[in-house]
Amino acid sequence: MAKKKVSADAPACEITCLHEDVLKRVGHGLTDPEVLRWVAALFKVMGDPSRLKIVNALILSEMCVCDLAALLKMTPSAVSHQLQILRQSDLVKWRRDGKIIYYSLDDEHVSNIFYQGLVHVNEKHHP
Amino acid sequence: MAKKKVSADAPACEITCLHEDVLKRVGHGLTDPEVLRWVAALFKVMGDPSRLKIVNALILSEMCVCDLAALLKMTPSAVSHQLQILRQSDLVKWRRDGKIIYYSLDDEHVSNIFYQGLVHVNEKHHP
DNA sequence: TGAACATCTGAACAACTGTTCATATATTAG
DNA sequence: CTAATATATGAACAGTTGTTCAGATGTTCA
Repeated sequence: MAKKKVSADAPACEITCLHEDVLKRVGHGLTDPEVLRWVAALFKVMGDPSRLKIVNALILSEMCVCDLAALLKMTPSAVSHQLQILRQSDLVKWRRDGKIIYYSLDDEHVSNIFYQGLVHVNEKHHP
Repeated sequence: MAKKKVSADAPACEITCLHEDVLKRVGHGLTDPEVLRWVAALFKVMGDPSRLKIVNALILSEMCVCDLAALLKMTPSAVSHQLQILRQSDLVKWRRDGKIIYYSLDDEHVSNIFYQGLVHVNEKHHP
């Protein structure tokens, strides 16, 4: 994302093909813009292959940074950076046991969303 | 995403805190990497606020580019660019009626995923 | 045909992203 | 205390992203 603002608060352009009835009806059913930004942020976090690999692994078991790094063939630093993003989005939680920090999924919504995406892809890319 | 390759195909570093048993078990349960990339791509497409607004609108009704542009306060060009991405990902389908092209969601998985995300956010950001 | 409209497309640009590297912090063992 | 290990963090860089602008298609109608 780059520039975001249109010149003003007016409609984006002079459009003539509007279906006024549809706009009226749909306009009231739209999700609150701020909530929608949160949802988009959630999908964005899950939209990176490295992070989704981490989510995939944590669905199966809690794991420490080193385990994830070895399993996913990433550097511990890269894993840690991505875990920070997952942490900030409340997708994962963690517990400390001595030197080792164990990460796990924060709730079952995350795995639900993951599996919904999986189902979609499987049905789209299979005969 | 930028650089992606580690120096070689070897493990990313010499890690000593591995939980071998966990890695063995989890390693076999991981989703196929290529499938996982598709899933990540799906979430990535839904992870942009503008595109998610479009999805949100199309859940409620099929619409033409001009309607979307007016409803979402975007330029028709920007809408068209995003619709192309949604089209390439098979999230939307379209039909032509004269000059006007009507877009709609391609299947119910998309709205399922959208609502799952919505539920997650509502439960996370509410008392 | 030619004007008007709806949509698409390519180039360009600033903002953003994920990784690497070097370094810092935290915890334990000796 | 120090050494060793596990994780976190900041800067830097190349690759990517979404928007805008200008112009190109495609469709209808007089």
